[in-house]
Amino acid sequence: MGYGYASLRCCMIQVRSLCSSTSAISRYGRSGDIDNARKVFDETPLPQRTIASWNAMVAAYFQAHKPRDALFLFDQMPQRNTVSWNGMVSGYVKNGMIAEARKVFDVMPERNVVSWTSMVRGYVQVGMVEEAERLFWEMPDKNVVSWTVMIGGLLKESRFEDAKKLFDMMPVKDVVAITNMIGGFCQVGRLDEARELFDTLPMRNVFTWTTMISGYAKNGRVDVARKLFEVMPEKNEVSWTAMLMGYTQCGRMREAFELFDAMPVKWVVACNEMIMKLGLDGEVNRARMVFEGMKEKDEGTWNAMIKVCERKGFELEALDLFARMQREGVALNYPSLISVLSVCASLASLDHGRQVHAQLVRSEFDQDLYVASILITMYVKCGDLVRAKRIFNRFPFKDVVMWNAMITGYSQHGLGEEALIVFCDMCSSGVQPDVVTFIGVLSACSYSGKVEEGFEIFEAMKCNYLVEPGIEHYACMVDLLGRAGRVDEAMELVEKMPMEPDAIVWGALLGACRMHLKLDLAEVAVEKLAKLEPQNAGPYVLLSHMYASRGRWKDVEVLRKKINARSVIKFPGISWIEVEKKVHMFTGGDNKGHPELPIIAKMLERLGGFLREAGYCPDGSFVLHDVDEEEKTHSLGYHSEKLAVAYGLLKVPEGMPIRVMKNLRVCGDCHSAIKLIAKVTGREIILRDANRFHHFKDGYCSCKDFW
DNA sequence: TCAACTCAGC
Repeated sequence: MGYGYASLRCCMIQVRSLCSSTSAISRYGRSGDIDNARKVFDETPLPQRTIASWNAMVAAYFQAHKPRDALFLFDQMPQRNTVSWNGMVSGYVKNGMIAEARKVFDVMPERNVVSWTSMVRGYVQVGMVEEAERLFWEMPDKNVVSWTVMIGGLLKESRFEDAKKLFDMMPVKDVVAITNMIGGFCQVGRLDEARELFDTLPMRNVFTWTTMISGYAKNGRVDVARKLFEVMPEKNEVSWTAMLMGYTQCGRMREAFELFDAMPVKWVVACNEMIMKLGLDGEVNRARMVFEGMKEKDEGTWNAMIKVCERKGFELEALDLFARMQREGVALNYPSLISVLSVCASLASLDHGRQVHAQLVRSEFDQDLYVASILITMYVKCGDLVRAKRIFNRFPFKDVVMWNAMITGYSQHGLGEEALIVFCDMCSSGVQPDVVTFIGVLSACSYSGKVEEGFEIFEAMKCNYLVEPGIEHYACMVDLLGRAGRVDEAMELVEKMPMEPDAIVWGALLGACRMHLKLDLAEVAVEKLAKLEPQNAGPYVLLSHMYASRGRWKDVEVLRKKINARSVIKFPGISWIEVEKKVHMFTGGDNKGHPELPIIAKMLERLGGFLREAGYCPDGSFVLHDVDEEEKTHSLGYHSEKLAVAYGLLKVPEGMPIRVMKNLRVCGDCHSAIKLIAKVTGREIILRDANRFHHFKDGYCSCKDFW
């Protein structure tokens, strides 16, 4: 009677294998292992291949972001049920394909509450919350999940009051719905109401605790968050990370690091946050240790480390990391590209920059307006205006950022005329100039000596363009007048400007004083600068040069004592040049570090001979009693920019411009020398200093000796 | 065992 033991056992095995086959497909699918999911599916004997197996396999394709394969399989299914149709809707939603999801939703034979909720969720996800609402009110049956999804959508759009209304209307509220609302209260800083909900919950899960903790942390109440964190019954990676971010975001790095140390597993999000915050906090080595210690890195990990290196002056490391990231198979991504382009720009590494540009083209990132603007700036900073303009021209519709990139670029290269033409084009294209535009335009006028045009534009800023001049614009105007030799008028402008002049304004005035040897005003400016930037030796150095050139050695001596007494920071001068994708750095002095120094020295000697023949006489004021930006300097012949130029003459092929970068402003003597070097060698030399570009050719410089 | 919801970062 009934089933014998053997047949019962057989049936159980069958059930188990049936279950395990579908669940195995689902498990593999959830972890993104599409190959194994398919393998199990294919190996499942036909009689055991139920609708559920097919559904699981379709879901696996969607999870792996292969919607076309999912559809192909769906079309092949021998039978479909509501779960199958719902799987298509939610699968498309997961892949951001809202239109396709809606098409399936509209044609499916039968809809249940899951179908409707999936669709509402889809609209919420793509930000079409009003469409979501329409559907939500249309749906015949709502359950607690539907309500929760809709409330989540409203909260996502910061429609707190509407969300609250809906929450109050909800017939049944479970722990998920309430946790959702707790998050909403936290979002708008209503912590007491959030806490009230939290306290009244009879059952809480880890999500609820974490929501509350994160709410306190984000609203500046880290210590309360920590108290909850200590007593919560169970913690997961999100709880740990939320607590950690509470500390990092209010700058309590010591506690953050202690918590990080105590974490049972160093989860990737927490590591990424530590790398970024430690690094930007100046602890690049510790950040690097966290980075190297990670077993699994994601995109964010690489981006964090690359950005830290970029921001903290480890440019070469940033380039190495970027290359390593790609070797390890991580796809190119937006943030890392932005960082690495900034690195290329600040290093003026044209070779690397062009390589990244090529990658951008292959990955079509170069179509992005913002990326293209950064590319333009990169080429500008690398001294390649032709390529910058080529990219600029490719975009028929430009935004203000792109216009600004080109205007600023021309301006920094001393091409005032071109900058103004681009500015006119911008205005006639209908794009409204902004604060940045006018900094570029006014400094273009300044660099090219267009005083009247500069004044006109400055006046038009307020009246015609409705951009209120800021302190940067006043600094440009002081510079404009100063360069043109109208130093007294520049001083008047400083005195009557509507805001307190800052170091940049006084610096502009000081530059003008140096250029036109206005010692009295220079002394005033230096005094102001000493108050505003007591650590900066630059103004003193400049003033001492001025005294020296007038032969006022006593004043030079007094200044030297002042500097020594104040322990001001003197930045060492560094110049560099890129040869065959390698950046060669030179400091002033004898550069024992560079392996090719002997041939560089020989080249300098030869140049010295040529220059003397051409009538060059070293300008003593730049070296005698030099207080000096380049302390290690033995003689003018060994200033860092000359070393780099000499190296360029040796290594850069004939016919190619020699591009040299310097971290400080170019020394006056070097400037005269390089003009002659360009003449006697027939080479084009492009020097980027801290402020601008100098294009040397045939004995002239594009800055017309004003810089 | 297949379909919808709440917590951390970029």
